[in-house]
Amino acid sequence: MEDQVHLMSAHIGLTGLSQEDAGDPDDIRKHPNFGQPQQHFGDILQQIMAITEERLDEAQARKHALNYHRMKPALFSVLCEMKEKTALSIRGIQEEEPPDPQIMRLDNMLLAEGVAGPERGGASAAAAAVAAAAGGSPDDGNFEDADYREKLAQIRQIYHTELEKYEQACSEFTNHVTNLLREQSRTRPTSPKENERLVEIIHRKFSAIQLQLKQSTCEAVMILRSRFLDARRKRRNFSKQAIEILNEYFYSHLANPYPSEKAKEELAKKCSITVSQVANWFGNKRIRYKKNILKFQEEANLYVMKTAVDAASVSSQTSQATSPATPNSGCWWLAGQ
DNA sequence: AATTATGATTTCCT
DNA sequence: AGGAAATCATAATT
Repeated sequence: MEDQVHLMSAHIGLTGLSQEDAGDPDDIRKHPNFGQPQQHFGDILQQIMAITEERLDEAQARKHALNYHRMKPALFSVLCEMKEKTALSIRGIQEEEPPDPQIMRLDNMLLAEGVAGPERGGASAAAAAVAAAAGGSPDDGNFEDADYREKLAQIRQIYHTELEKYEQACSEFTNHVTNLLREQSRTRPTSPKENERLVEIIHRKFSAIQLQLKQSTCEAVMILRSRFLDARRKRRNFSKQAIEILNEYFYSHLANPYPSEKAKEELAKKCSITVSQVANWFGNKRIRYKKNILKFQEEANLYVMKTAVDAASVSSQTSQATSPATPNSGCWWLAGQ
């Protein structure tokens, strides 16, 4: 019995410490309660702060754990299977749509105008523009044409830089999405079809943006065209001087008023007009001269006189081709009458 | 306003 | 291709 009491007391004694602590009515005063909550909140705050940093690691750890779970491969394959099935139904919905006819139209137009596609005489146009800007050389008389080409080149440049920008952004974005998808493919099944679809969606979005660029470019070209081409269409008479030169050549070569390409170039240069204008002039002149020679007799005599005087002043012999007053044997103006 | 002159364009031919 | 012829569109003239 005694032993038992001892044992018990001993046992009690073991727990006595806690009993004493809790039992002491002064305990509350000995450990002031005011300090306790402060420390507590501090801990909580710290924990909260820590969460923001720990979560990622935790998540990574959880992900890692999942990835290496022994059931993972099996479950993953099941997932893949399910995905295949749903993808099949999705695949059925999307079909190959023909390229937007509107875009096609715009593309064709831009191509036709030389805005898109390879540099169509772009270098020469730029050179002409530069030459015109440099000193307005009387070389090429058609300033309007040069101006037009310069403006067109400008539009073309803007168009190309913008297009390039868009393309770059598009490929960048596509790359990004592809990378993202690849990243995701580690935790969820992704099919190449899915990637394809996403890329296609991206391209569609970007081409919608490009459509606007193309539209505005087309508009600009149209405006330029209506401004310049129509202005060019308005006929301007050649200068008196030019007419002099042309007539001189015509009547001094009345026997064969067909200037060679070289001669045309020279005349164009002298008259400050284009070669094709020279060709036009000669075409018109020939047909109109032969339509009624009588009407042009006066003019013919005038220029024959003029060249004769010139020839006389230059050299003594005047018995050259500068004698068209006497109809030649060729008689080009009797050709198709 | 009507007519003519003239540069450009179109069509056809070779 | 390059020219003839017809035609168009506008400048110049009357």
